[in-house]
Amino acid sequence: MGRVKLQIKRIENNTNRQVTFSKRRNGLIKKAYELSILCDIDIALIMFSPSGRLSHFSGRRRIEDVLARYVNLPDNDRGGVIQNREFLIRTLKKLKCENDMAALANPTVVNSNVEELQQEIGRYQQQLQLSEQRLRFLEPDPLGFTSMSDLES
Amino acid sequence: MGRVKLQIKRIENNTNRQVTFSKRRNGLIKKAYELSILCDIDIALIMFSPSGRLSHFSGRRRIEDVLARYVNLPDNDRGGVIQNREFLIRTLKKLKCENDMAALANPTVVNSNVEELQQEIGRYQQQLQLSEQRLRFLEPDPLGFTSMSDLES
DNA sequence: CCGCCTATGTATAAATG
DNA sequence: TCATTTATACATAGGCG
Repeated sequence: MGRVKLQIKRIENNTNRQVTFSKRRNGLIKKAYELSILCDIDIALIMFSPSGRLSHFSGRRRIEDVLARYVNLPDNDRGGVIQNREFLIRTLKKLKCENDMAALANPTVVNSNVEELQQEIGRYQQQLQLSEQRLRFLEPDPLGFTSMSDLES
Repeated sequence: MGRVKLQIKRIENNTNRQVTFSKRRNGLIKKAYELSILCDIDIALIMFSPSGRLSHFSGRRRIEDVLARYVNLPDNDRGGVIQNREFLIRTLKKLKCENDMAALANPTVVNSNVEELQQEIGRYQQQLQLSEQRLRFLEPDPLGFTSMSDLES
């Protein structure tokens, strides 16, 4: 969102990183609040700012109660990395159509841990979105009905 | 967002509430992921669906580690006393230990996750190559306009 | 349940004050 | 710095299969 499309990678400029954190943290907390009300659920959100300060949110229950509910789950329900993996796979499957050449210039696919793969997938996602736009420009539908709304994700 | 402006109050229809949860949960996790990368921070997000099932996300660090960082804060930094703090700390230590031992004793679990992700990315790269051919055909590139950086600015 | 579509509302990157 | 504005990207409600 915003004037330009932002690549999902670390913002190197310290000021910009802090500014972006403040804005997005508020957005994230608002979303978490809305979800907790709309769907009437327990939620806990913990963040440490770039400077190390804590931000957190929880809905109807105290955050420590939600954490306790989490740690009290049977191990197989909690599932460790499994759920993150499923989210990543879901995201990957959604990105099924088009691509961009620049990704080919970056053949680093031998990452050996999930976190690096996660970042890798994030970059692929950005590249795919750009590529989808390009291909839609280059391959307009036969009836010329391509509009701005078609270009949005 | 969407066709109609939604009041922030509990969705009474069970089906709609579950559908909205699924959609917004994915959006929230995506935002949390982006924030963790862009701002290079620790983040932990725990949700229980309307039916009581767990969803969670954490960025570069395991969720247990982020929770441990949280419960280890001095009380005044956290903004209140956690009543069952000792219990949480004990349980988190147990969790961490179990996870570490499980990873050591059974690396196949993690490795299979990584391999599945790498397979996804491999298929994805094949699509990239096909896409590259399409783009070369459609876009003769007389001005060297094929790099990602050209499109991002 | 799951994914897709599209109109519409929302979040936010940069610019500006 | 920090609030406000603006243009743009993104998320999602409702509908369909």
